[in-house]
Amino acid sequence: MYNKISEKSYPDAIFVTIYHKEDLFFAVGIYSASEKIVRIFLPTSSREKLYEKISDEFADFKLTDKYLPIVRDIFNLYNGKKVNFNQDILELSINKSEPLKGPVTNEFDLEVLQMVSKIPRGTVKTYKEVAESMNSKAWRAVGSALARNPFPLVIPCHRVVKSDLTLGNYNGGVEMKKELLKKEGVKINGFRVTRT
DNA sequence: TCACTGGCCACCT
DNA sequence: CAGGTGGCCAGTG
Repeated sequence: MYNKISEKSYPDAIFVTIYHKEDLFFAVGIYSASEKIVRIFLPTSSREKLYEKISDEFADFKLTDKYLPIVRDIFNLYNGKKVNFNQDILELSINKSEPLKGPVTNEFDLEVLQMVSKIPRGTVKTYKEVAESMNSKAWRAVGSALARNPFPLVIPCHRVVKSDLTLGNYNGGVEMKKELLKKEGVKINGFRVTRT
């Protein structure tokens, strides 16, 4: 388990839009000061669970429907569809101080997120390959950084697998990781990915 | 400061 | 192939 980022306190309001479809609840958190996404929530099966996750991270937030188009895009991503998602809408800034200005906790995590965001749909990389692409041997730390990914689906951490091509772990559970990869066309037998 | 703790890896049975 | 073990390295408190 990674440290729960509990009761994050931003100096300005966080707006949250929830989208409900096919018995799943999706949400996105937008920072009012920058109008950018600070958090994407993986789907949950109930509204209550989602509220719990949101309030675990944001001491105070306001519900709005303003960002429905964005959450619908995320819903489509979840279903393996091709979506032109503008990465500029992500609040990719570091801030560990109070008050918070961004969701990324350190420089290393940011670099990992940037590398992973380049992995094309329908393909995978290993934790080791991600580390090597940033001239590092810290494969394990890559895993830890992805465990803290504030932007699942948009920054496709589900496309990062272990060196033996078994799936490894995932914040939404390995089953979800497996389904996500299958839906975008990655070949999997059992819990092992096949690459050409 | 320094000992944990991992979305891991390579190498053994 | 499954399971165990020591090693790895950056972040965290």
